[in-house]
Order: sequence, then structure tokens, then C-alpha cells
Amino acid sequence: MARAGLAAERVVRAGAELADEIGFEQVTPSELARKLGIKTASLYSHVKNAHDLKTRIALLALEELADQASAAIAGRAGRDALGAFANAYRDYAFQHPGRFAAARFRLDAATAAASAGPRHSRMTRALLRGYDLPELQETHAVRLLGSVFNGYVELEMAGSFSHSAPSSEESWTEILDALDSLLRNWPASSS
Amino acid sequence: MARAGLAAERVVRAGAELADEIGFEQVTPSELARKLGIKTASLYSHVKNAHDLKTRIALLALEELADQASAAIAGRAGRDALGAFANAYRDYAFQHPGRFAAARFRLDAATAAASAGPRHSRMTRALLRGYDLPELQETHAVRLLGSVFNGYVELEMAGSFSHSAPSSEESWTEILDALDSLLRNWPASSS
DNA sequence: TACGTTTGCCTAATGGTCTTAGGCAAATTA
DNA sequence: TAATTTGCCTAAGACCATTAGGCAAACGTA
Repeated sequence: MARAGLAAERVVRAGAELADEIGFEQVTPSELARKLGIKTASLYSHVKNAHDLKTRIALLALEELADQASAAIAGRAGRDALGAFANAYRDYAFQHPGRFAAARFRLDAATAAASAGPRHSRMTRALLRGYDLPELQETHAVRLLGSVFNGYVELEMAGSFSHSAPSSEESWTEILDALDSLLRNWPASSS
Repeated sequence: MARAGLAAERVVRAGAELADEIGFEQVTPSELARKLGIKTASLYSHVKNAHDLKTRIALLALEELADQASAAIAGRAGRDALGAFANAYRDYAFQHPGRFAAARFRLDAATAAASAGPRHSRMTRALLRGYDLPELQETHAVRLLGSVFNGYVELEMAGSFSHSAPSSEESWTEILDALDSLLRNWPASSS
């Protein structure tokens, strides 16, 4: 039989490109069909429906993002690794804004568990091994870093930092310095 | 003449309720008309179009959120104020998930400037006055706090923290402790 | 109270969306 | 070469956003 799946993958990849061009929210079967030069109905042999299309783009983005982050921290530790890791996220967001938005698409529990999502937590944990955190605090730190990276990039891309001095660039490095300092001096739990 | 505007406000308020019920993304003219028991076309005398409807809900949410945060920090300082402020955001997000999502709706620059958005930065700045940050670092700290609050709540509501120990509740207080500690020991800029 | 205006809804119509069903020619496999 | 699969198509149903034009009730005013 002729190979199946290959075509679907090409469709999803085109969807990811489209997301970067017009925004993830605007990616719809009709818009994607237009880009591909085919009729909308024809897409439904490759993708179950609009939600399925978005889910597949999200999975692709999560995978790509994990690959970039993984390459960034290889061979580094401490503040060096922290900066490389954080910049991997931020750079990806600026180079591929649509894909980055896709990576934040709400997946149902089962899909999320099978995605590259867990890889991201594992990498963050690996990053923290360069700091000597009490074991119980490690998860808290993972969650903090995830929150900061996601939150900062989202606000930055929304333009929240572009209408006042100092530059977002400057804040970003200062914040990474601050996080590095915090991780080296994590306060003892009060409980 | 009969008062104008009042009806539009009631429509927007209903839109905000609807957002909390079915999610901000799903709030559409047709859905809102259904909730109000009127025909979809009738909405267009109160609201310019779908985007305008969402914008107005976003403005309402930003205002409400600023009011809550403002009340929370009144008469407090230091770690006490930090916790109250942060909890105001998080509690609002859980009580009004749709409105909270609305508060993150991308507004165009002019609308954003006229919204309660700037009030949020000013409040965060007020909060930081309880810590002795070098003046140049204050903006960085404002941006860090905004990133953490937004990022944490978003990840938490997406369920990212609910499939592993420890509880999100615990991480939240530990992270607030860590931020408090960081603000009291903000590293000197290396540049 | 009576009159003109405004309001808040309506129906009708246009053009776009998502999705399913069924068909057909070309490419692939055996 | 014959059978199968693929990738597209057209057609059709249901829903959505938006505009235009109309009508009755509520309102402010004289």
C-alpha cells in the first residue's frame, strides 16, 4: 500500500508555517486549504477536524522547542546553562511566534502526557542540578522557572514592555541574573 | 432623550458572565444573544462587532482586577503585601476564569493605554516601595513579578501542576517566599 | 396629555465557516 | 497488468458574523 501519514505531516508543517505568518488563532481549515491551493473539504482526509489540526501543530511546536532547549543546555551549567535555556525559549518565540503560541495550546490530559511536555520539565530539572537546591524545593523552582519564561515572553510579545524604558533586552538579562542569584540562595522553607 | 450606554454595559456584563461559564474564547455574538434570549442581529446596536465585544469584556476584567489588587495591598507592606497582591490575581483567576482570560486579550496600543493596564504597573511599583531596590532595578522587578503572576496562574489553570506532587498551593507560597527573599537581596547589576 | 425622538428589538439577506458524504482519476503495490 | 489506496474533487447542511431596513414601546418635552 502507499505510505500514509507522510501527507498528513506535510499538512501539519504547512499549518505551522501558516501560524507563524498569520497567528496560531487564525489557523483554520479554510485558511490552510487556501495556502495549500486545495479545497477546504480535501483537508479532512489528512486531519480529523479543526481542533485536531491545532493539536498536531501544538505537538510539533512542543517537540521543536524541546529540541532547541536540549541543544542549548548541552555542555553548560549554572548561570551559563540558565541563560542558554531561557534564550532558547525566547528566541524560538520570536522566530516562530505562531508555533510558540501553538505550544501553549490546551491539550487534554492524555495528549499532553504523550507530548514533549514532560521533556521540558525533565530538562528544567537537569538545569537545576547545577544549583544545590534542597530536593523538596526543586519542583517549586521548576515551576517558578516555567512561569517566568512563559510569562515574560508572553508579556513581551504582547508589547507590554515596549512602551517604556529600559529595554526589554536589558530587563531580560537582569532577570536572569536575579533568578541565578535566587537559585544559589534559595531561602529555607518556613514550614 | 432616553439614556444610552446603560444597555451596552449590561450586555458586556452578561458577556463577562458568559466568559466565566463557557470560556472567553467561546464568547461570540451568537452565543451571547442566546444567553440573553434575543436574536444575534439585535446585539449589533449595543456592540460594534465580535472584536469590540471581546475588547469591552477585557476592559471590564482589567478594571475589576485592578480594584481587587488595589484593595488587597491597602495598608500592607513587604512580604505581607506581596502575598496579598499575588493572591488577589490568583483568586480572581479561579473565581472568574473567563474574565481572567479576557484580561489577557491583546488590545491595540491606544486601547491598552486607556485601560486599567497602567494601573497594574503603578500598583506593582507601589508594592516594591516596601523593598529597597536600586531605582534602575525597579522596572526589572516589576516585569519579573508580572511575568511570574501571569505565568504561574496560566500554567496552573492549564493543569500543568496538578499531575505531580507537591501541591500547587505549596509551590505558590514557596515561590512567594523566594520572590520576597530575592527582592530583599536583589543582586547588583554586573553591567 | 399629546408629539416627536430614541431605543431595542425584529425579519431578511449575504457571504463566510466547518463538516460529512460520495465520486473519480492518478499513483502505488502485488 | 489488476487491484488497491490516495488525494483531490463537488455537493450539501448547519451555523456564524454582519448589514439593512422596519416597527412598536418607552421616553422627554411642550
